Parts: sequence; C-alpha cells; structure tokens
Amino acid sequence: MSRFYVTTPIYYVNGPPHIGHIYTTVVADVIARYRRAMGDETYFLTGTDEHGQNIERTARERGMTPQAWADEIVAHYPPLWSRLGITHDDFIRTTEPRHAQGVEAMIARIEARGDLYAAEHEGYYCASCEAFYTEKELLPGGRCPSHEKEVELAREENLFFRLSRYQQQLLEWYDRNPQAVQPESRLNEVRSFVEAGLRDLSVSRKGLAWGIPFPGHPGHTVYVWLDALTNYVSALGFGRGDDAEELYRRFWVESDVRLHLVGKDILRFHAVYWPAFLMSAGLPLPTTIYAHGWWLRDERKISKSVGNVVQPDELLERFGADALRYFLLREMVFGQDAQFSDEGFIDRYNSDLANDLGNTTSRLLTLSRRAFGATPPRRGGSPLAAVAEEAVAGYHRGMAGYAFNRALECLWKLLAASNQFLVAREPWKKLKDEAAKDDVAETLWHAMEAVRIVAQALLPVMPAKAAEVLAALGCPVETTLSDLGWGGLPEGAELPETGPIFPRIDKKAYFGDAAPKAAAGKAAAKTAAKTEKEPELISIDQFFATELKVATVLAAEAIPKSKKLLKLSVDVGEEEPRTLVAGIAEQYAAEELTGKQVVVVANLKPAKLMGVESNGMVLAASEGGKPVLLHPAAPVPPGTRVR
RNA sequence: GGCGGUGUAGCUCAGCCGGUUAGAGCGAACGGCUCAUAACCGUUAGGUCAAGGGUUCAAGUCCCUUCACCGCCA
Repeated sequence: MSRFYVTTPIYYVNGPPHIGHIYTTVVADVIARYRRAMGDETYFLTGTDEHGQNIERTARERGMTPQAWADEIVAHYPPLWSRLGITHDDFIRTTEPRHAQGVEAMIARIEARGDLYAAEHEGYYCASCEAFYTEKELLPGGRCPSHEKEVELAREENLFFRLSRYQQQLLEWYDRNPQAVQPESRLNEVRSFVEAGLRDLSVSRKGLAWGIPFPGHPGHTVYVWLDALTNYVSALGFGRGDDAEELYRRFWVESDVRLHLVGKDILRFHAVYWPAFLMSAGLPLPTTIYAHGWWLRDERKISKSVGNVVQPDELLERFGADALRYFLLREMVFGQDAQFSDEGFIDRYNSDLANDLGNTTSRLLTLSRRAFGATPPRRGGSPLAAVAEEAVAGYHRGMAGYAFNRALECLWKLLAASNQFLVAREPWKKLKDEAAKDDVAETLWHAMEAVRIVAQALLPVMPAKAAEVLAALGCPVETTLSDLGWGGLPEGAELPETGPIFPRIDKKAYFGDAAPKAAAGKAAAKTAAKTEKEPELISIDQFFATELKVATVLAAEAIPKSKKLLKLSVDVGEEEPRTLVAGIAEQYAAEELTGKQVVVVANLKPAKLMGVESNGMVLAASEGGKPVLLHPAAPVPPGTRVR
C-alpha cells in the first residue's frame, strides 16, 4: 500500500467549464478511484484559479466585484462534478484564506533562500496574457503573439525569482527522473527549453488589486503562476502551522506519488517553474507531471476562442456520465490529441458498450434464468480463466501506466473470449436436456465470471454502470480491485429482471434519415469528390462547424470613404466586444443599430475590410442585393447559440 | 531559422533492442447461429508500411535526402 496524490490544474474562472476541463477531471477521477480500489491511500485535488487582471476586468464590465464574478463561475462546478461522478477530496479556490497562507509561506521560504530581488522591468505588456513580451517576441504590428491583441509599453518595478539559478538542478532532475515529465516527447521539449537558458521570472505585479498582496512588499501583488501553482500544497495545509499540515505531510512530503495532470499548454509552468519554486523553497518535487492532449473537433482545438465548444450539459444529457467517461478514456491515447464527434461517440458506444458489454451480459442473464433461475452453480477450471488472468494483468499495466485505452482494450478481449466460449459450447441448445445440466452450468458460470471480472475492473471508469452490471449478475458491488481473480461470482444468486443497461443508440434516428455518414477531415474531402454530381447534403456536424450566435450591437459607425461598410462593436457573450464589418450601410444607419440584436457567424476567419479587421459576419437575408438584418423574435442573452 | 515528433489496411491506431506469409479494433462483404440490445461467432479484405537513396545475409523497424503535417523554442 502506498500514498498517492493526484491533481488537476485549477481552472481559470473566465468562463464556465468545457470538455477540456471535464476530460482532465475525469482522468484524475479514474486514477483516484483506481488507486483507492487498489488500497492506496489517495488524495485527489481540483479547484479554481480566480485571481488576475482578466477576472478583474470581466467583473468590472459586468458591474460586479471580482469575487462575485468568480463565485458565479465557480458555482457551475459542483453540480457538474457531481453529475460526472467526480470524487475529489478537496476543491481549492485561490481566493480562500488558506491558499493565501500557503502562498505567503512559499514566498517566505523562497525569499529566505535569497531567490527574490526587485528590479526595474520594461516591456510590452499584454493585458490578456498578463505577461510582458520583448520586442522580438511580438507579432508584426506590435501584437501579442498569443492573443494578437495590442500591447502597451510598460515599465514597473517588479520582484523577480532567480529562476536562472536552477537551470542545472532542473536538468539534473530530468536526467535522474525520466518519468517526471510525460509523455517522453514533452520531456524533450521541456529539457530543450531549459537548456536554452532560463531568465529570471517576474513574480509580482504592481497596480493589480485582484490578487494576493505580496508579503513584505506593499503595492506588489503575487503574479499569477506563483499564486496558482502553490495551490497543490496550500490545499493540503502547507503554511498553516504544524497542526494544520498533517495532510501536507502525508500527501506531499511522504507521498509515494505526486501526480499533476496538465494540458500540454501549461506544461512549462508545471515542469519548469513549479519545480524551481519548490527547489528554492526546499520542498519535495512532484514525481510525475503528465501532459495530455486536446480534444479536437473538425481537427481544431476545442476552446472558447475558436468557438467550437462542445457543451458538457448537452453531452451528459444525451449520453450519460458513464458512457462519456468511458469514451473519453477509451478514445484518447493519453498524451495525444484526439477527435471528438457525435458519430465517433455513438460508434464507440454501440460497439463497445451496447454490443459487447451490454449484450453479453444480457444474453447470459437470459440463459441463466432459464437454466437455473439464478446464477449458475460454481464450476472449476476453464480456458477462460487463463484469458481473464492475462486481461487483468494488461488492465493493471495500462492503468498504472496511464494507458487507459490499453487497459480497456484488454478487458474487451476478455469479453470477446466470453462470447466465443458461449458460441463454442452452445448452451441454448441444451437447456431442456437434463443430462447436459452440468455442461450448461459450466459454460454459463465461466462465461458469466468473465463478465463479472470485466465489470469489477470497470468500476473506476464507469462507477454507476459497472455497478449496475454487477448487480444484474447478482454480485455484491465491492469497491476493491486488489483481487480480480477468477472465482468471485456467487452461485445461486438471484437475477432480478432489468432492462438493457446500455441501450443501443439508433444512428439514423439520431442524425435524421437524410444525414449521410458524417465524416470529418480527409474522409469528407474524399466523399465529397466522389459524390460531386449529386445534390449536396451536409451532416449535422458539418452544419455545426458554422457557429451562429446572437450578438447585441454596442456601437456602430460608418467607415470613412466606404459607401456600404459599417464598423460594428458587438457583444457575443465573450469577455470583450468584437469588432465586425458589415456591408449594410446603404440600408441601415449606424445610430439605429445600437442596442439591436443580430445573428453573427462567430467562428469566421478574421478579414480586413477597408483597413478594419472584422471578426465575424452579420447575417442578413439578401433581396435583390439589399440586405435585411435578422433579429431574434425576443431578446436573448448575447452569445446565445443559433441552431 | 533551431530542436523534436508524426506520416502503416476505408477510419482510429499497435508494431520494443532490424529477421519466417505486416497486425488489432471499427466499418464493409460473405457464411453460420438464434440465448441476446438487427446483437454474437467464423471467413475474406490482397495496404508501393509518405517518396527517393544507402547500410545489412535480412529494414515500417537503422542512416541520409526530399515532401506533408504537428509541437516546442527563437
């Protein structure tokens, strides 16, 4: 038995949770459930990152305090995590006093080490990134490289962390702990970043009210990463005195595993800055930082700024939490990117859950009820036992190595073997034959025992559904996985009537009869080429590639020297208004548009018209070349999806 | 521009230190079965292993070059 600490990143509260948040949290939950079931002492932390200028600004725009705004977003999490069956032990918010205490303690140790100094800092500041850039880093036109927004030249005195001091130590750490940063390709990236040389890191901001005051340096606020990263120990009580630090000692200092799950976009902060902070503070380092990939839709990253967000509520409602959990783990090679599509989901669901797991369970139940009115009498040795042993070994290997798809594949091999075994023995032909009673018992008990083992092993992945399968098989639902050995199926247990546990999803009904096979990317291109002459029908996925949203016009002005073009500033429910250009000046005056709601294409590539960048397009019916704007029949919140 | 990665059957991907006829799942076709959620079982699919060159008795599997895509950095 060992101690196991697993964390998700703390999620930034600039918007409600999306599939990216769900994915990381589900993975962490599966790991936590698996460790607990294996008898490890386990602690699972998630939470929210609530400080910073972006939050401050968004709140101000909405006429709220930053805390009220953060509270509003954070309120989305508990119900969502509950629906998804997330079993975190704690939820840390960076606005809690206990976190501030941890950050203060961290800073005190870093300062005592002599790793903090004040210096004048000049650079180009991007308010969105909350980061400074050098002139070289800026895009042409002086824009921030990650947001393409304008930056401002700023100069201020900041506190710096002597990151440069830790270059050698970090490299040695990577060398001695090749598992510290995973997947391996990411370790290479991190290493080459560090090898290229580290600059000291600015860890404070002036004039930022919404954050933790920098202890001992009035007027300074703790910079976002030093604040956020410290959550991993502050949540455990670090910095709150001996009595409160029991968890910290158990799960950080003395833990066998300290695992941080992160998206690949924040790997550097976790694999370079965080270990350096900890080295400076003299605290133990994480044992593994695992960077996972992104879910792509139509080969693009799913994110708010791209505008192709999959709504978690919608997914949960349609498919259920457990099916979604299964899909997320089965479909993604942990560490790589993967595609998300409704069709992919349904295919996986039907084939793995409905056909293999659900149907196998179902046929065994019927056979057993007919033959014995209960689970069959226990029987010994079977060729399936060896298959099961191998499957379980592979499952444990996969789970321990975070290769969840492999772990699940191994279990499915056992399901296949169970089906093959059934067909080979044909028990349904022998139900009425008294002399064959023993043979039928053997067949059914073995086949059913295989399914029982699979269901048991699936508990961390699909806690509710796996329990349903176990219950249907007349098994007690045990939370332990330490023994997935052959022989656990009780004999003569009642088999209550149940409906299908994984009812098949009818694809035609789901997509509509007219929908051709939805396909993305290359496949779509090929299909399109072949069917060029036929009338073009598009799939629902293709339609949803166009993101239509309601927008409220905040301001409009004519563009000088242009007859047709108006420059509009619209609210599409994002942090900042968008600028778009619309060719409607001949029919609409700028003044009459303000306050009106219109429909816009929200995920259109930006384009420059008369020197003004347009980030979207206003929809209008076009009659004889004259545009007629579309409005919602009743006012709706800006950003409401049109579909 | 520097460093790294990827490119294998219609789709998603396995193929470790080079070695008999290149694999899995899904999909498709055909056959079987009828206990089961139109599920299950079996067979088949003849893929220039991105392209070119090289090393070797032997190369998706090592080396070089080219192309495409991706990541990190500048």
